[in-house]
Amino acid sequence: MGDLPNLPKSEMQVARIVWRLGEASVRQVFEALPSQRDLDFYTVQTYLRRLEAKGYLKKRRDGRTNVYLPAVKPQRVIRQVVDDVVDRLFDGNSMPLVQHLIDERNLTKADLDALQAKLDELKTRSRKG
Amino acid sequence: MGDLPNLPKSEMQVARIVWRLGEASVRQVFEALPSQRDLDFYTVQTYLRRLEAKGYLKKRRDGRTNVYLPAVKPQRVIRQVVDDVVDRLFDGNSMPLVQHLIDERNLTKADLDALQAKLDELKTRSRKG
DNA sequence: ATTCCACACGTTCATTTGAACGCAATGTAT
DNA sequence: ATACATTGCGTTCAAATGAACGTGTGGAAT
Repeated sequence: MGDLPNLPKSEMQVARIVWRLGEASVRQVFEALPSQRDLDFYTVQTYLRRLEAKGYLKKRRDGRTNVYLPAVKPQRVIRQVVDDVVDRLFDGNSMPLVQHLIDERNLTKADLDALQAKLDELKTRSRKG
Repeated sequence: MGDLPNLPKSEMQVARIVWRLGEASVRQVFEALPSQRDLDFYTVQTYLRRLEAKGYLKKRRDGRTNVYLPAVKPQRVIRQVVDDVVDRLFDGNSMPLVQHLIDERNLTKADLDALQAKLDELKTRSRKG
């Protein structure tokens, strides 16, 4: 249950690449950076090291290179970040955030349909459960 | 449309109190702090000063004390923070966040109903629009 | 008028974050 | 075997953040 250390913006960006790739060396992460985001190789290295120190990533040795892989499930991190924002913005209530998302982002028709489907599903489940 | 400066966690907590109160002196904010959160009076003072410097709050003089009040609408800040988290977590797609909220937070029946109502409303509107 | 308190303002200070180096060690190509 | 290129690891550095202090001043109570 121990809360994870802070996961700042820049480091998370790097962490997400590892999540996506499953596992990756510094270079692989470096090369997988979105083109807009141009960080020095050294910097990527530093962030990965920090992520390991904080317990977000594990390190494996492959020859002389380190291969980083997730140490915690993305789900957990997402949850934490969302918790945090919900706390900060809405005193811990999720609903206002949902409302905001639906009101202020213009979701596509497809999105709304998906949402409807999910609602139907939940309704069914609660009727049964 | 200029982006607002960073609004860190601790400072936002203080800013929200001002939003809620409409306007407030340092002491009022200090006293309105949730009991869990115990900051020094000085610290509150510092945060308010920074918030003013960043353009989130305005300052008015009332006798010898400063009274702080919002300089930007909370809506704007909320939007910015949510944008940020959506970018960081889901590459800018709101839907996954909505999904997460519905799946992982257990919303109450009432919440779901409210959601359904909103969906219905949107559906109607899009049919007309 | 004097004392005292509260406040503004300027300052400080440690930690974290964002970003990058340098060098020694290790591999790879020749 | 030698040279070259890549890494790991330790370090650095500035800016941002979290938190608090000290002094001077201006009002309020005596």
